[in-house]
Amino acid sequence: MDWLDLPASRVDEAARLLLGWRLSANRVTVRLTEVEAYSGLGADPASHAHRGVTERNRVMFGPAGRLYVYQIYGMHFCANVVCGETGRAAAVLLRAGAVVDGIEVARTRRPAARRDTDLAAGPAKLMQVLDLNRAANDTPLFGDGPATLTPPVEPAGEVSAGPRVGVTSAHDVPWRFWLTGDPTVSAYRRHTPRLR
DNA sequence: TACAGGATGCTT
DNA sequence: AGCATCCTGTAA
Repeated sequence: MDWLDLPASRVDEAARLLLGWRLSANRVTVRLTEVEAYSGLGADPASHAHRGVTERNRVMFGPAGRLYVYQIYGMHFCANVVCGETGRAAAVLLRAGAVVDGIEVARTRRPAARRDTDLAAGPAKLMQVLDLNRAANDTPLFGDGPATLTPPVEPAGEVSAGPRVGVTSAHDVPWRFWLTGDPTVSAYRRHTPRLR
């Protein structure tokens, strides 16, 4: 089953399936290596959508296959792939990727990156590398939007799971997924953490 | 390698 | 006030 067809109640499975997909924008392509699932509704207080529709999060309630972009700490942007049926909030935060095309352009956009594996090793870094910002909010990933999502070229490999980053609540829910051992994933996430 | 602190603006 | 972050400096 394709992640596009999964209901919001299975956004964690959609997140898993998104690993290995390729996101292209502005002449750079990234292979997704780390993602996090977020759902709306009372079960997930860590989600932007858990208190219902607001001006910021309304895209999360829309149709699957579009981008939900938000600004964080006043200067960074992060992107989610909207999942689930229309009317139910679900999205997958794109936390990290490996630059597989346009690496020269990517380096000029992220001069602070010491190694190529650092270029998109973080949700806001990934956006910088792809040169995407709030203008990409609510745009389609399969069509005429600024960013395009394409299926994996090779099998995704082994997947690890653990608690989400930076969320103080729901720390017991292992809704972060990453490609096991991938160098673009931070060291402390490389091995399956114990779920305390 | 690890941690502390600053930059900066929108959301609640 | 707090935030689904990143970068730089300092210390070990």
